[in-house]
This record gives sequence, C-alpha cells and structure tokens, in this order.
Amino acid sequence: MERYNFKTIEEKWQKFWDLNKTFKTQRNINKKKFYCLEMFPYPSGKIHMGHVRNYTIGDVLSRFKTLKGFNVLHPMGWDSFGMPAENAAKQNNQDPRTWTENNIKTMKNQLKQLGLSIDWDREISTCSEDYYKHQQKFFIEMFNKGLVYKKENYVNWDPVDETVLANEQVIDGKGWRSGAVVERKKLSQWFFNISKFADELQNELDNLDGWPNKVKTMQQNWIGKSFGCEIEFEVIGDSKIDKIKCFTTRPDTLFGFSFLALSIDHPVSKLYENDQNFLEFKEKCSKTGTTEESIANAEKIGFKTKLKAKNPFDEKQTVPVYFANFVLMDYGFGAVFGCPAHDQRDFDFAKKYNLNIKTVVKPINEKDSFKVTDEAYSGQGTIINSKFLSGLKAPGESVIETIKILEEKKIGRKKINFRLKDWGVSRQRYWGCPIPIVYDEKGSYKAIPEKYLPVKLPENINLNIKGNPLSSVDKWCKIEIDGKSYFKETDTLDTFVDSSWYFLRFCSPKNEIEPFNLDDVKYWMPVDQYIGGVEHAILHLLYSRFFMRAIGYQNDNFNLKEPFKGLFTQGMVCHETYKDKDNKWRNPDEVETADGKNYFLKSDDSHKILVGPSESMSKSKKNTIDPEKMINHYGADSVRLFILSDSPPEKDVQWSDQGMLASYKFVQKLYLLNEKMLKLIEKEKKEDSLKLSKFINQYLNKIEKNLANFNYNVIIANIHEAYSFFYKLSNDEINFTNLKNDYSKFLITIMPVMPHLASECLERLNMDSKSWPNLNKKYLIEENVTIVVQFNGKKRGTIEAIKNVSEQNLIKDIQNSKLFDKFLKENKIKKYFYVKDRLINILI
RNA sequence: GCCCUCGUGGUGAAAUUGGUAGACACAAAGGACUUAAAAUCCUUGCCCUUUUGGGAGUGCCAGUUCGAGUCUGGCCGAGGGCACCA
Repeated sequence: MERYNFKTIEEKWQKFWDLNKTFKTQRNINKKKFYCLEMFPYPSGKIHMGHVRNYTIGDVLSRFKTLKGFNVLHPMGWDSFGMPAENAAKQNNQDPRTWTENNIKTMKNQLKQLGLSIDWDREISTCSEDYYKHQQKFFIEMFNKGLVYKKENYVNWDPVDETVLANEQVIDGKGWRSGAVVERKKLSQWFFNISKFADELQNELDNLDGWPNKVKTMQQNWIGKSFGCEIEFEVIGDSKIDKIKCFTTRPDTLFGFSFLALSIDHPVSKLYENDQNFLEFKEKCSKTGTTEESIANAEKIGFKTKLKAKNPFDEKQTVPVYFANFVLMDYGFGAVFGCPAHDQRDFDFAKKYNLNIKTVVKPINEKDSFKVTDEAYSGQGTIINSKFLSGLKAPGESVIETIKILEEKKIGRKKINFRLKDWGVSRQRYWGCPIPIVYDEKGSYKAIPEKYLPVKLPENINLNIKGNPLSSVDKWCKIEIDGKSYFKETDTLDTFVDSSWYFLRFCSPKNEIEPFNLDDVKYWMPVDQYIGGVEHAILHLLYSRFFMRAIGYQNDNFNLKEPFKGLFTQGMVCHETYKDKDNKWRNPDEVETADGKNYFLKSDDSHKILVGPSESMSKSKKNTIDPEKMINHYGADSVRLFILSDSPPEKDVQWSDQGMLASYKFVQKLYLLNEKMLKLIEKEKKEDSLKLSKFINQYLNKIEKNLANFNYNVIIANIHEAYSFFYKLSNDEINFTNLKNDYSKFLITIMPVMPHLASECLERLNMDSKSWPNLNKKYLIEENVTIVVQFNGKKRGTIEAIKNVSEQNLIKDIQNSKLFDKFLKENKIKKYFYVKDRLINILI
C-alpha cells in the first residue's frame, strides 16, 4: 500500500485553499459571526515553536467554528515597528524597512506551510503608511480631547547610546546593549491619560467572564485601587509652608502619628535646594540601585527638616518632618504620615531615627495593654489609646468613622487612589510611528493640521549615530504650515500603541479614508476569542482596553469598551538545555544520545554534554527547534498534531522528538486506515449499524465538548480511540450499512487538527467536508448499564443491569449473583446508597 | 513581604465536577510476525499471592461524608505576578 506523501498532498491543498480563497470572509448580517484572533507576530526573521502552538490553537478553533456554520473572521498581520529592526539595520547596514519586509515574506510563507485557515486578503502591517497614518489621526483626536499631554518625567537614560530604555531593558542597573550604568533623567515626554479610566478599567474587569481569573487579578493588582482619604497637616517652622497633604488608607491610626515623610522631589525640597547636606542625601538616595528588589530592600534613610507637623486630632502634638528615600513622588501626594506601630516601613524608619512608637490597634484577642515591640501590627483588631476612636473595629469601621470626622472638621476627605500611572508613549527611536506634533521656535506645540498628514518616516537615513535618529535629519524636521515654519516632533510612538487597535483594522483593512468602517466594526467586534501568551496579560491587554475607551470618549458612535470577549493564554514550548565543556549553550541539533541519559556532541562523540532542565525555548539558550525543519521533515499536520497532543494548551509543553515521531506515524496510520476503509465500504455484505451509530455519536459528543472547552490534548486522545475502533473494523473486515457516512463524520472531526489529511481522505471517499456532523442524541442513551458494586465503600465488582433498574431489582440481582456471595452470606445489608445507573454502595 | 496558580505511575497527562483513579500517549520490559533488522500488532505496569484474589495508593497531617484526586482547615514543595503604592 502506498505511503501518505504529505509533501505533495499538503502542497495540493494549500494551493487549493489559496486559489479558491476558501478562507475569505465577508460581512454577512444573516450569518452569526465569530472573530478568532491570535496575537499577531513581530517579524523577527523566522517563526518559532511558540508561534506554531499559538496559531495551531487558533486554527483548530477557527476551523471548528467554520464547520459549525459560523461566519469566521481569522486574520493575520504584522507588529512590524520596533527596535530589533533598527538594531539589525545598524549591524548589517541595512534599511529597517527592507529587513522587516524580507522577514515578513519568509514568515508568511512559513505560516502558509502550516496550513492555517487565514484570510490573507486582510493582512496588515503596522509599519506601513496605510496603517500608521490612521494611528496619527487617533493621536490627534486624543490630543484634542485632552487624553494626550506632555510632561517631564524620570526615565532610564543610557548615557552611552544616548537613548531612553524601557524598564525591562535595564539589567542590574545597566543598559542591556551598552552595559553603561543607567541614569535617572528628567525628560519631556508624551503621555496617554490612561489613569483617567482607572476606575472603569478596574470595575469592568468583573464583566469579562471569558477571561482567565489569573489575568484579571494581574490587571487588578496593576491598577491597584485603594480606598482611603487625604489629610492636610498643618506645618510650622517655615513661613512659606503652612500645609502638607498626605494620602492614607489608615487615617484611623492617626493617634499613632510620629513623623511625616516626604519624597525628595516633594515641593518642600525647594527650601533645601541650596543645602549641601540635603543635596548629598539626595545623591545617596539616587545611588541605591535601580532594580526593583534593590529598591525594595534598601535601607530606609531620612533627612530631618526644620519643619514640624501638627496632629489634627491633637493640636498639642507636633512631630518631625523628614525627607525619606522610601516615599514615591508619583503616588498620593509624595508625602506619608508615619505610624510606626502599624506599618512595617514606618516601623523600620522609626527604629532607625529613634522616633516614638505608639500602639493604637490591638489584635482582637489581646488586652488593652497590648504593645507593638518587634514588628508593626497591620492585621485586624480594635482601636485603643485613641480617645474618641477607641473601641472601633479596625480597619473597616474605624476608617470610615475617622474619615467622617475629618470631613466634618474640614481637614481631610475621602479619596480613592490608583497605582496605575499614565502611559508614557514617547520613544527616541526611528522605527516607529511618528508623533504628529509640531513646535514653533518658542517651543510651544500643536497638532499637525489634517491636510499635512500623514507624517511619513524618512527613508534611507543613517542610524549609526548617537541619540534620536530622526532629529539628525534636518530636512525632515522642518515643516512649513500655512506659511509658517515649524519643527516636527522627533520622538516616535511606543509600539504598544500600534497593537492597541489592530484588531479594529482587521475589520476594514483596506479602508483608505478611515481606520475602520463603523458597520464592519459593529458586525465583527468584539473579538470572540483572543489567543496569545500570558506575558501580555497586563500591558498590551490593558492598553487595548484603554484605547477603546479613548476612541469612544466624547464620541457617541463608538461604544465598544471591551475589545476581547474571550481570552485564552497558552503555555510555552519547552526543551531541555545543553551545555558543552566550555560552558557554552548548544542546540539540540548539535547533540546526540544513545541511551537517553548520556549526551555527546555530534561532531565529537567524546565531548560530553551537560543536560540542563527543560526551559522555554529561547535563542539565548539555544534550546530551540526550528518549525520549518520539522514541517519539511514530518509535514504540517504531524507538527500540528504533536504540538496539541501532550499537554493542555494553557500549560507549558515539552518538546519531544519521540512524541513528534509518534505523531508522524499516527498521521501515516490514519491514511492507511482510510485506504482500508475505502475497500471495506465497497464490500457487499453489510451488518446492522446500531453499534457503529452508538460509537460515532458518543464520540461526537465527547470531542465536541472537548473542542468547546479548549481540551485540545483530550481531543487527540478521543481521535486515537476512534482510530482504534475503525482500525479494528477494517482489520476484522466488518462492514456496516452506514459505514461510509459515519466514518466520514470521523474524518470531519479531525479536520481542525489535520486539515490536509482530512481533506484528502474525504476527497478520496468522495464525501462533502463543509459542515460539522450533527449529533443524534438518541444513540447516547444506553439501554444496558454497568453498575459498580461497593461494600463498605470498597469496589468489589460490577454488575450489568438494564437502564433505570429499580433499587429492589438491583439488590435482588446482587444477592443472586455468586460474585458477591462471600460478602452477603454472613452479613446483613444495613443500608445502601444508590447512584442511579452508576454505582451502589452497600453497608454490611 | 503581598497576591495568584499548581502538586496524580519512570514521563506528558485523563477523570462525566463528590461516585470504577491512571483514559490517551511517550519510555521500559516481555511476546507475536521475520533468516535478521526495521515497521506493525499484543501483553505487562506499586506491594503480597504460582493463580483465584487481597492490600496500599492522587505532596504531608487532620476533618466533613456511605463514599474525597475533587470539599474544609493546617503544613511542606514548585511556578508565576507585583514590589518601599502609604
């Protein structure tokens, strides 16, 4: 029998799909839509296994939904602005656009080889002018609505590369490229006012039923809503300062007040701008590392001012005012009221500077004489030593009561604070969307009028210079608007902006005039299922949610708030890591093993290789498997099958050569089965189909449930079971009246996973492959059941019975059966518990 | 430090949501076919027993229940997120 030649057959079907535009989608009001979207890739060169997994999962869903009769939108595009293009360009002296477009060509080809059901007519690329010109309009719209502003902000500044670094580009306080110690520098930057929507972004998370809880809690923590109040403290000691505002969540501990701590950037620092000691202190603060842990673990230090703050509940009490390194300027008001007994940071600070520690909350089971000694107590309890607040339950009741009193006395009021900060979108880079703003010679800025848009990126520029590349192109920077000359903004937009609305663009990708057509968006949006890595749980997903609200702000035509109805975060693809004698990483291709334990270098079989733990595939650790090689060697269907087989899609999966090979063999076996089935179906002699109908319907029931719940590893198991069933038939040459029909139902169910093979088999059977088979529930009902028999909770056997057997009859059958003699002979049935048609537990 | 998730054979994992633990696969061992190998197929899978059987068993310790991988409390371990957020 002929082997399955995946090369010619996969090519055949891919060509067929291309020529027939099988996956082309159009708006159709009469059909129910389904928008399936995977996070679009950055065109870095070649696709990796992570892409294979991501897009296979999405493709299984798309194809399943199409078969189920939905009008499915399944597009693909390129997140094609970004640093790697610029870096590659510098290294190879190549234009970022050429580099990017070449990569896109390669990767598109690779994706096509995977047999994905994508409507390629909707392909978009964020670095094309067609795309970013619309983004510039969004920017101006937001600018006009006051959702964009410019402010001075601290950034990570790399003094060697003369550029701003993102937090993740700072490694141990050094720039990831230059290795230079990163400085904190104040720069004027563009911001999106995302914090304006903080409250609704947080609250409306609750409506996202289709999102994993994990992602929702991550966003919740990120937004960080906290309830408390602001308090104005009266300050004495300098005539220029009479009040300092603080935010606190624990106003109820005000009687434990022992100092006031200010950020070094607090306006009060103006008083000390010429004080040498203060400047030294400030210098010391900026030196305590830039990594997050080092900041968190740094010793708490302070600088005592001449100021004193009054306790609003006790005018006689005054406390010292310090500058302290642990107070952040951009949260609250950059000032903290210190209550050492009930806040660990304040406690550490008070110990260091010998400040008063007064206990004002006691745990519920403690006496009133309870005193904080070794560490702060921040748990629940009762207020003590606090005059009119004493006896209240803390923190709940006591906080609300205290705020009420502060509001009456007009020294404070209720306030909700958020951790979320505005989104800085300025990047000092070339390869991004230009910001459509101009400056006059005085430095005041305005949006570029529509008729001068879009602002196009200049081509052929020299990137091998320090600093912002665009500002070095004098000709480009100058622009004349209505006869007046201006300078263009030379920063470009963060690439997260590009990906904050691309899913809208897919709805009308060819629209020249508008970013999208409203009717298209109304039909297709929201994305029904969004699929991608959990690493985007916060930023990308939050920014996209913000962007929808920003478009809809002061715009009654657009009321889409949540872009992604369903979200699925897939796990990573992992592989063992290999190191050679010189402690260098080695690719799996370079090593071999005879026994699965000892590994050696292929090129030198005496060179032992150290095997490390399995980790997510990465270029830096060289533990990658090239998808293209696998596709060429085993075929797309086999690779798709393997990537789904071993683990649930939300968990990490281990790459395994044996597993890959097994999947390949299974594809071969399915094809051979099909050939045998073809012959079997031709046979004259036929048997009654009841057994077959039962099997196929039970199978359909299982696989459909598992498909709907993303249990894709289990559907592979279901397919294996069905294979075994049909294999046995073909081996025993048992033909059924309905065999052709029911068998082709099985073939349709494997279509989402192995589309080429399924299409080919169905074609050879001369059967239609357009719709998912209907389930006939009648065959799910079994008239005979196997009931588990337990004595005292232990399984002792099973018994056959007809469905819906009465308890009395079942007991009678058990008593009559010799199997259970030894349990029933000398014992009486005391009691029993019966789970209908499934199990009986008899107590003796 | 705070928050979240997860602990099931040699391995990846299933388990109708409280009812037969280990489906399906990988690896291993044994067998069939073969001159042989590859491929393919079958069997086994922890402990006691030659078998029939029986026992233990889902990280550990308790609890609820006729019955717990599943529910509750405590502990141990792994992974992830946030991190001086007042």
